[in-house]
Amino acid sequence: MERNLKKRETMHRLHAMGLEIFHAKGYYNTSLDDILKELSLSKGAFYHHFKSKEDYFISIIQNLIVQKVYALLVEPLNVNENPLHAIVDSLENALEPGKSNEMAYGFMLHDFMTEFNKRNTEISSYLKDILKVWEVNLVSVLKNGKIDGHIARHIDCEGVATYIIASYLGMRSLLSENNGRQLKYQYLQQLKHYFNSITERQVVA
Amino acid sequence: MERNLKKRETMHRLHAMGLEIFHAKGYYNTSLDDILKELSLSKGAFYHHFKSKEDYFISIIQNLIVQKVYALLVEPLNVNENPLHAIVDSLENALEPGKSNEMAYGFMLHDFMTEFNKRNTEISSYLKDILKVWEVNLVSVLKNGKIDGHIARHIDCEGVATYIIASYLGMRSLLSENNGRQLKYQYLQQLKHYFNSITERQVVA
DNA sequence: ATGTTGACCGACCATCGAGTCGGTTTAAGC
DNA sequence: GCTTAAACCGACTCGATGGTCGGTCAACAT
Repeated sequence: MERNLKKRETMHRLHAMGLEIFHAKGYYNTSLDDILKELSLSKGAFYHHFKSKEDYFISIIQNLIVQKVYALLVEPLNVNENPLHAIVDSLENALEPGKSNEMAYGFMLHDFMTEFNKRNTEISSYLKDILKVWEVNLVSVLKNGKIDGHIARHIDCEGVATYIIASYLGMRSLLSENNGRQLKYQYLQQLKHYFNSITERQVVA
Repeated sequence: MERNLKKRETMHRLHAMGLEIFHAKGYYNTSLDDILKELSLSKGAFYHHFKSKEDYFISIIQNLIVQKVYALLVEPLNVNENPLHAIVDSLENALEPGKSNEMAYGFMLHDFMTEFNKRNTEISSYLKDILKVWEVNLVSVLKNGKIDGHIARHIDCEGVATYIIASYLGMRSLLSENNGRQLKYQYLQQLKHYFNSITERQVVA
């Protein structure tokens, strides 16, 4: 049984280190040797576990990235009764730098999406699927929010979800190259203005 | 004098074709031979005009990308007296597919920024500078809009500019892989909601 | 006309990185 | 103990690609 343990251990190390370095330097800018050197592993070991660099990355997506997106962006959507508050809270948290295992700005889906866009359609589609999950969940809580009277009735929930996603993705682009603190604050501030504009007005009799 | 003409002609062809192919396939995913074959030019010709691939791309940035950003995003900011309307119009136009010389979704600054981020700091900084110019101009017209009574006084213009840029950049990520028509409409719709929330309310006496 | 130089050619070089493969070590089954 | 095969090693192949260099040709100056 120790054999099985060894395998899991090695694959886990490969996954974790791969995600870290790929995210830090970009997939195409990282050679397998870069990662292997860091782990003191050989080419042979690598190709024993994965059939290619691409297969390896897909494995990372399915084992780590999916989890992170769920944990950071999907599950928190249901912790607050008001969906707009839940969304603000989840984004605020997701934009927090240096969360879980020192990965700056926690969530790297967008970086990879842009890197693979037009270069590797298979990986792109995996990443798009993850984004889609987020979108679907956003739309769902927004619609509930409409029913519960938190969001104005004439609002297009799909449009709102799109807009939230767009601004969040773009924000991450800006964050990766600037003073994050202030940008994050500005972003959340404006997001609240926006949310204010789609909130159901209280008819103060 | 014909010699000079020939040179300008060749460099212009290299610039235009380079931008087109780099944008379509990505800088790192495009080899010089890809471009040279398309133009029936030789390696020798290329290195006669440019000292490296990187130098070549910087030249493209300075000659073409800067122009496009100005034309699409900066100059249109002053055509409408109300800055919020001017911004909506400019973004609507910039997101129009297939404008000027068949370049889908006109504006590619963001694609390049993400590609070079963490890989080539020199090129990144050139691209960031261009974005900065846009930002500065946005802030400027927003502040004028505040003076002219189009925007509520308590609004943070820098924050608004950041938010606009973020949502626009993110939008382009989404557009590059989906049904653009509907997304664009949704985006502009929500942008208007947002703008509505930062507009100076008329005190209807 | 003649020498010079700019524009261009294309074979060649050097490097890098993904993937291969025969070999070695060691846990597990009998 | 002995065999088997999983886990791993690392030298090697091989294609891709950025960049070099000696040479050709035609425009321009004198």
